[in-house]
Amino acid sequence: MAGRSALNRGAYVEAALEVIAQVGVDKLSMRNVASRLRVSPMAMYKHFPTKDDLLAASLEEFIARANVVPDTTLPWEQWVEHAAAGMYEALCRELSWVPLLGSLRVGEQAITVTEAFVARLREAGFTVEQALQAYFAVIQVVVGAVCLRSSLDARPTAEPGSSGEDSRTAKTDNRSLQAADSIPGELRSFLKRDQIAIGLPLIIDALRVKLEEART
Amino acid sequence: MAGRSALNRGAYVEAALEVIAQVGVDKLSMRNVASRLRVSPMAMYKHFPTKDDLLAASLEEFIARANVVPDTTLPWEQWVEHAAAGMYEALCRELSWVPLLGSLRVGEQAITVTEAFVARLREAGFTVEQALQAYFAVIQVVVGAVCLRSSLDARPTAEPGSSGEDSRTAKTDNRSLQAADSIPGELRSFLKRDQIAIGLPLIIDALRVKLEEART
DNA sequence: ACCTGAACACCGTTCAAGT
DNA sequence: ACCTGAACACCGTTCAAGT
Repeated sequence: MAGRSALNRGAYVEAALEVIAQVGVDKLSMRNVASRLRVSPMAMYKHFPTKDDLLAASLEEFIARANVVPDTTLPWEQWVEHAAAGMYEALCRELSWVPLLGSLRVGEQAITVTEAFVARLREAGFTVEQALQAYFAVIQVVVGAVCLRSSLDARPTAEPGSSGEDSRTAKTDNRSLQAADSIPGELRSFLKRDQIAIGLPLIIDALRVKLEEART
Repeated sequence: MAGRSALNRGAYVEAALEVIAQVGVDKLSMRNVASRLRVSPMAMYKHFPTKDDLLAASLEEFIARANVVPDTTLPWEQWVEHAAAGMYEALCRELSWVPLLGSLRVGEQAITVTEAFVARLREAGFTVEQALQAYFAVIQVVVGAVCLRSSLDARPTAEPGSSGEDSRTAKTDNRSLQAADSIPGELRSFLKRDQIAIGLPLIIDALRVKLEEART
């Protein structure tokens, strides 16, 4: 009874993140977020003029909570590996964010991460140019790794919660890699490797060479 | 009047690719593909039990038509750059494929590309292991590049064609990078660079070093 | 075999109205 | 200021039926 009404942005974002954790970003709807708060779907449109606005705010919070910036004083290679692993794991936990990464607004939290990354690499001796290239190369490899990884495991499929089963998805659950047995064995075992261990080491190797070249 | 009926899979895939070219993968619907062929939406379910099946078949055809494997006898670095550029450009033309790359079945065409890639690198002196790592690293960087690029330009938004304006998307057209002016200038100009030119050179550098190490 | 119509259970969003 | 109900124009998919 104490001040339950007058919901603010934070409450909606919180509810959105809960919905996402349970059913994935792609099945989040204005209606199911609202019903979790026992509120009319229309109530949200005062705070978020569009579903994309709600998603952008939720992504900001998701990035903030993922907490991918290592605060230790590791050597730069390990610092980068650590940060990349953090991003990779966070995105793997919520695969459904990936498609939206490019299409939502670049927010405060994303910029904070960028700046931390660049600062650490500058400290290690890279130029601003090089540090930015390194940062985006790492992001590319992380996003790519998550995209490819997603072909290997189905969605979590937590229990539907309240309303009836979603008849729309029932049929598509055991999709993906149906054609797997026609893939050459070596390719298959490669697909099963931790995807982040494929591209990232190459990026770091190249950066190390660049740094050594600059030192001589 | 000459054999227009008895539509086969190919006709549906063709129509799907036309719809995708006009409005993007994400707005493809069973209904709009069917109506393009002046057929009931239900007619498709005999050939494609699920929308995902239609999309998988269309992606196969898209990959085949993209024709990313260079048949010239370029040095391996340029061969890889050429192939990566082909993938990047094809995906940029149809950004909306990206989210589905991981979630649809791995098909015949995708495997053909993989094999061509591995064969070319083997020829250049890499081991199978290295060639596969190189291939997936390149794919990761390409997919990542496309994902990040998508934050910079809006969808093509071809004219709506037949039925009324889609009121659902009207509001979200000028999304993306709203917060751009709060991003440090250097970061902004970096985002405007050709994304494929960020990660790929680092990957190729690393591969070159690997090859030279093996030669000595 | 291939296609149809009607129906079900969903969407995002608008609009006029309530407190 | 914040919330509501009803409505609009869409979805994917099922089912019973037609030829």
